[in-house]
Amino acid sequence: MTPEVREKIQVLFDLKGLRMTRPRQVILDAAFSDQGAHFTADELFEKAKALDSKTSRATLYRTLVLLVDSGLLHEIDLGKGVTSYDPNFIDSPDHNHLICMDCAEVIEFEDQHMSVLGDCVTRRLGFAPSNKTIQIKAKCETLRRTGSCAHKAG
Amino acid sequence: MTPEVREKIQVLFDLKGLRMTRPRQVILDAAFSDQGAHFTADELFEKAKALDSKTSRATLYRTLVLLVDSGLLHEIDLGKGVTSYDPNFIDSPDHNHLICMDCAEVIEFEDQHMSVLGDCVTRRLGFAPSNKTIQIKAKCETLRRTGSCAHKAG
DNA sequence: TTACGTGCAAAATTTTTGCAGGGAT
DNA sequence: ATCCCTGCAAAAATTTTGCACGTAA
Repeated sequence: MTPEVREKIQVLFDLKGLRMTRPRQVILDAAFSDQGAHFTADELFEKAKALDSKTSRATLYRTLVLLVDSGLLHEIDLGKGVTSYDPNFIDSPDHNHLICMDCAEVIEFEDQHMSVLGDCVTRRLGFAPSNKTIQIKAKCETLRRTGSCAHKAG
Repeated sequence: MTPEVREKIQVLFDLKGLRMTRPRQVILDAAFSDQGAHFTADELFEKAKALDSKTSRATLYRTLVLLVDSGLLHEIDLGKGVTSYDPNFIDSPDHNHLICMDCAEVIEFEDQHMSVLGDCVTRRLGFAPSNKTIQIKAKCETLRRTGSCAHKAG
């Protein structure tokens, strides 16, 4: 966990008068550990259990809501009905996602032109570009070459 | 339903040897009726029930999978854990989405510059831009002005 | 001390599936 | 006649919640 993240969390907890408990600490450690960016609720649960086997799903989901609502975590859609979470916005607020339509491989990228143009479009349509995120779904190389990705049967 | 959509469906059914049954017909009519673009599984279920009260969720979900897999319907993420479907890709294959991070208002738009630049980025990162879709999440005007959207309590 | 937070377990949601019967080709 | 499709109902998967107890500030 970077100092930047640590501070954001501190600010949030101070602001809302939240208590820093062990269950929350464990979940935060799991969510913002630097290994592996995106995760699903269940993946985070596994990570957290590795840190403390007593981790409960109820608390995890409640913490997840807390973090998403306050902007420390972003929900991203990897397709296929999976809700994933992205803990990487604090360090890289301007990053976007390229997601394979088939195998859900995710690549994060930053692109100034894309960001600027996205801002223009967003503004033109009456939206505020703050916290704007851009997702592009396309076909990964494997899909393009072989016609299907690893996890797909046919 | 436009003739274009009708033909795409025909081709799909011919290609895969699918049978055009009444339950499927009803679901297709509901999905590709021109009123109201995006829908969730449940909203589609209501629409279909209005056409034929005997519509079953099982068949609806099975048909949904069919249509998504074959590209006639696209999944889009409106945030907040809702999976929505977009039937508008056949008529406007190059349209993108601007989605409010808070109230999930959706605006479809086309923008050549965005599309071209998106293609470049996609290609640069080793993806194939075919069927690429761009989603931008930002804050709608209500959210920006009042600090919260209609459906949000606080 | 005293709200706030936690965990269990039950409930609620949403989606998938086995199976026997029905229908399209 | 064959094999795909359907509907029911049960199961699965995911997320939320009531309640009594625990605990950080």
